[in-house]
Amino acid sequence: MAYKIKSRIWIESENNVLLGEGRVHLLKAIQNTGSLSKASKSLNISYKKAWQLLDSVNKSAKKPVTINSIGGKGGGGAELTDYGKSLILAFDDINRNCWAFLDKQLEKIKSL
Amino acid sequence: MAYKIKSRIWIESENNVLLGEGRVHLLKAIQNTGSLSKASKSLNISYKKAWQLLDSVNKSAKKPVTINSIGGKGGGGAELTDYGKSLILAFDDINRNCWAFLDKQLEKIKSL
DNA sequence: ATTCGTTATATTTGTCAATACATAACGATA
DNA sequence: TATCGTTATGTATTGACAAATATAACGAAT
Repeated sequence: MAYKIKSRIWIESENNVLLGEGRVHLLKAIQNTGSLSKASKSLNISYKKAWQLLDSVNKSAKKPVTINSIGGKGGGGAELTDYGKSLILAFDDINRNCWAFLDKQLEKIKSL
Repeated sequence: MAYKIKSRIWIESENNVLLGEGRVHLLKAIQNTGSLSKASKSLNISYKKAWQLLDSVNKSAKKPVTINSIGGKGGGGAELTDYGKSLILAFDDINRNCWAFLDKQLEKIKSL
């Protein structure tokens, strides 16, 4: 059976993690559901973990990635900013390209 | 301050990790010291952890990566096989290329 | 046979992180 | 003002992983 090359990439800001695969999943789930609590349920993670992740993202980013509102109609909610959407697009693009790149590198260990 | 892209790559065999950065460090230390126990000391990890890592490497690889000897002159020792050396070279090469690749991708988030 | 430094392994202990649980704060609406 | 489903936190418990400790097995050399 052949060896495989796996990878993980992430974006850091001042030595803090800004975006990784898990955080991107969370942001996409927020985009789909309109709230952090619904997003956490859809990802099968605790609300607290989701909140900590999102808090970390917003604290690491140069500009807000989500707008969170407490109380009011529906109890509140969370939605992505345009900046947040562009971050996700950039991450996904780089990640896909990285996979393609490593796929080519696979040649180098095919004979091993 | 600008965002940074970080990455980690590893080689898998049958869903088991074969080589990552830590394992490569260990193999290089074995190459330099001639024994697993000396290698573990030079990396400041316990002998047990080093042994578990090396055991996992040898069990995941298609061919032996090290030759370990017990007892005898000097008490024994461990040394890399030619196969192990070529694995290290391939990993380092791919890893370096991946860094260079991601450095180019950095353009895409420069404006964010 | 004894010694030696190593590889090899089991067992216990400690540490850290994830999880679960609980609760406060909020503000539009009725 | 009472209600509602959120966001926002604190606290306690659990569980997985790391570390420490201990010891067996080995075989060349003396």
